[in-house]
Amino acid sequence: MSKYHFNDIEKKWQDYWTKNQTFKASNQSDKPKYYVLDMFPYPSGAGLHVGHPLGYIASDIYARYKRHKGFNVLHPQGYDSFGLPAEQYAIQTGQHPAVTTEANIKTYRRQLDQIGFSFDWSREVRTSDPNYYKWTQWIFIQLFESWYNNETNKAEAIETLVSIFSSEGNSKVDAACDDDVPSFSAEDWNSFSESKKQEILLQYRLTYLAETEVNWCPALGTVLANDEIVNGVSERGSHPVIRKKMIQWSMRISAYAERLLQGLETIDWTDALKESQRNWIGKSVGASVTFNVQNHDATIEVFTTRPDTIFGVSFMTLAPEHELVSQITTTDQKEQVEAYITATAKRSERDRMADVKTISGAFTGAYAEHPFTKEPIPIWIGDYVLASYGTGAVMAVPCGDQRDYDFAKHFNIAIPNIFEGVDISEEAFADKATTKIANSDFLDGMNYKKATKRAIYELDQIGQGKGKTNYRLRDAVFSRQRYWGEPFPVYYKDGMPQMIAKEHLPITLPEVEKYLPTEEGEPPLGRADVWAWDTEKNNVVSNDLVDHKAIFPLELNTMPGWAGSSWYFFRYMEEQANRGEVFATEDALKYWENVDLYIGGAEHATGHLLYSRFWVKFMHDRGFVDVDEPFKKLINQGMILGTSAFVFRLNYMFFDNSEDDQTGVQVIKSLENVYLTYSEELINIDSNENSEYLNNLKKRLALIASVEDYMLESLTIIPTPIHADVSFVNSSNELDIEAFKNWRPEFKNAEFITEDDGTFKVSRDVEKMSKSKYNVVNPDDICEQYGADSLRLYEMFLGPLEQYKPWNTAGITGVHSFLKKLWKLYHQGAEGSFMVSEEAPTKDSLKTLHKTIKKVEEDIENFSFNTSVSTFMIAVNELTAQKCTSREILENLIVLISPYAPHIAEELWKKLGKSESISTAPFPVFNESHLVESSKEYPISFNGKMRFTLELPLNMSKDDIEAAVMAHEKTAHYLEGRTPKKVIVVPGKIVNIVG
RNA sequence: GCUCAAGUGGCGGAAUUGGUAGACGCGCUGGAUUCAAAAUCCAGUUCCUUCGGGAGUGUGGGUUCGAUUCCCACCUUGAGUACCA
Repeated sequence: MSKYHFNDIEKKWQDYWTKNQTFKASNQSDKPKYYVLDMFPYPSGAGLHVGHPLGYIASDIYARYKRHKGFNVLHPQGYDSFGLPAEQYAIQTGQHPAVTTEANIKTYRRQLDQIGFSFDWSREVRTSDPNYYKWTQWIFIQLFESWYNNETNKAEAIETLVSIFSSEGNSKVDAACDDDVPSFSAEDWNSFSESKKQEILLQYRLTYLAETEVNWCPALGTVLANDEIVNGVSERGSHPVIRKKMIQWSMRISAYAERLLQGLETIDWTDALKESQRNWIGKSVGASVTFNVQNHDATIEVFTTRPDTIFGVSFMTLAPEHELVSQITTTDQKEQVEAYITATAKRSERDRMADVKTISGAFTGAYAEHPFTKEPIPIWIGDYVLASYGTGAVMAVPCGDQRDYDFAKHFNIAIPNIFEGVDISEEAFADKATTKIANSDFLDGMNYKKATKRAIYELDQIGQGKGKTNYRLRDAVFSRQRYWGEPFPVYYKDGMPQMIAKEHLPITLPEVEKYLPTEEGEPPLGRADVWAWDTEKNNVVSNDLVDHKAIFPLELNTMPGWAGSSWYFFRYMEEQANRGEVFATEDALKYWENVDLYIGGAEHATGHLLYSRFWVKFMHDRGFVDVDEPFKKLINQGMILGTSAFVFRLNYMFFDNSEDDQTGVQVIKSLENVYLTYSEELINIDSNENSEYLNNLKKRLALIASVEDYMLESLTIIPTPIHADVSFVNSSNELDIEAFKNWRPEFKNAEFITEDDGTFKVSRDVEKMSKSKYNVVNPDDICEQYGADSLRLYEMFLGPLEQYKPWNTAGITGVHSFLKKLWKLYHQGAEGSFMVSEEAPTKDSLKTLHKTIKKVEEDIENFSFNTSVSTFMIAVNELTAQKCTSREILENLIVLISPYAPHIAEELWKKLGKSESISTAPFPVFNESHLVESSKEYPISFNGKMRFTLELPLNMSKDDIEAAVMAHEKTAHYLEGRTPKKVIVVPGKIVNIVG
């Protein structure tokens, strides 16, 4: 074989890897461990496009590199196979999601295999596999059986809480729990009925049932996310949406807010990502202050980050939804307040957010009392205060907060100044670092820090406030009204949830005849006939039996998508054979610890990556795992974008005055079958301007379409871009007109106004790769045409891993011809036969090799895979020019390249006479001495104007170089008696002399 | 608005702590080879130029002998977030 037949080579080695289980990881090894993980894919029906494997290629390079470096590498892959698209497809077609998911996984696997990844498939996981979700259900039960002890700062078994309650009640318990837990003594507890006890415990459990508000769309019979609502109606079908309260499972992630924040310090993630998690957690330190309402029993609790400004309070604002509003509003103000509440309720959340500028509110007529001065403070309501954050009420300090300031100005409320020497006539003064408090009784003259401390102390003294830390992070709703997700291991007895014992898991999804919600608005599982729990036989039985005494209804909701993905990285640690009785054995968990390198998209910054950290911390607390962070290092790969092609359909508009000369009627028409070749003029077309382009266009239009003269006169041309499939377009942006015509029936009789030479140009734009934009490039085609190694190299070569970059298939010829050159380098014998020599390598070749080792090693460690591809190209060009055939060089070189282009590397490795797979070969060791010569040339420049080159021995000290520079003949000549002010010497770089 | 990231040829992008800006690849131009094409190889390719040079890393300043790199202000783009008290 003298030519590079990539298809044969790739097939051969992929088969070899599968047959020999080359990448199967072992849980027993003397080598250090390294765990490289990709975010597992959702197997969608569309299959992979060239953008998907980007991160997998990067992690594969790193995994292969680590193997060369002597690590025992775990590099698994699996599928996040529960999800909405399969369910929606099932609703449309009636096909069971399990069937479509299985088919999609097959496609994914075939596509992934073809790219030559070194995945250990023996450890594959699928979240929709009952043997997997058994453990998702088990973790849910563990969360249910746990509470969060703020004193020990960890989750503990619920039994410990029960024993505290029965011995001393709940007054001393510092737990993360619901706000409205009543206090009780030990006697109270022991006298409570079982169901009362369960009710109370539910308020402490880490997963609990609670009434949550959701966006309910009655017409669709489903709950919608905020993004799915546009202008108060559903995005799909424009049906009305209402706020509805539903009993749903929630996860008490808020208990972990502080630890999730602290944990960020211990992991190697990008600052941007950590920052967005910090924002999401949203910690703010301040105080809660209680205001008494005058002539009323009620008190209003507020949270403030500026207790030091307490004497600047001139009014309070409640959210319109605040529960006290109806109680405290006076009869006089009632009408106005109610009108305001109705008006805000009508506005969708989007509307409310969209116009921040408009200030609105209403006075309730009630007054609160200042905790220190006892002065009356008017209580207002305003929609700038959000019911969902803090307590839904604020103490307004207009001189220190711009929103309060604007509100006060608008409604003519006093703005007392409590800052020393600050002008607040134009705007609020929010800078807490630079001023002192004034007009504030005991706080006068203090800075922010001191005043805050003192204010909290004084508030505590009078029992009207204390220091408090507030988090934005809310508990996560864990119920979904869907079919294709994990069922809960929960049944209901007397309205209280009961967990099904571990031995009886998994509770598998029941069959339903339709995947839609029921007519009564129950989730799809409400359609199942066999969906009740028999507590005696411990199995799932028919619903009809529910009235029997030991048979109870099962939970109808399913778990959200993030349930299964919050712990899957532990599952890979265990080999398939040992997964029966445990989610992973203790030994496996101890050995692999956590993920050393995790690669995936940035869109999971605050979802998956926060929830997994939460579950891992919980599992750590309860002793199920040792580690308390899942991912040590994380890299977000950027997206590969598609280059869409647009043809311009001609729409036009004219005044139809054919019947009545007096009043023209404006008519917009689309000439569906007329398309215009793209040009600058077309985009910037101005139909009022009498341009040559326009006239020409009108003329040509008249030839092919039925455009009357009167139309031409007032014609306004509106070019409308529509997507054309990118496969119809060549690299010069010319459309294959015939292919386009045959694409879809409506284009069959299309007319084209072409360039003069008969070509038809499209315009191009970079967009997300997507089926609907017809800009998808399939990796199968690339592999067939150029090979998987070319695809791998090219994806890396495109640019930095973390960056968004457009795909352009034309550019792949660069890396492809590099591979051909590489092949040739090993085939310099007669007629291109394979050849290596046992001769000692030349100095130049050694230099090339070691330069490459150094660069590639650095690049991989820094994840700059793009530049190492360039380095390989340079190396191969240099070695080819040197006619290098030395075995020593060629053996080392191919090991360097093998993480990037594994197939060709295996083939050449075999030709070099090796029997073992190249993946076990040690990474070449860099030796600096090959880079160094006996002397080196240093360029010298004077003020950047003149440059000389000076040849100097190596390893000279800075002073020696400086002396040599001064002694240099040309330098001396240039300086001619002038004394240099400064000589700047940078060994190996440039020497500057300032004369 | 806030937070973060980024602005370099026709294009994707290099330039490790400030030290010859434009590596490498695509594209383009010319040449070799070929009946021809593909493939391959060689040379050139930031811009302007009166061929001496001159300008140049979003814009305007600053620090420095020297700035793509550091500092200040501004502009643009992308991402996240959204009245967070």
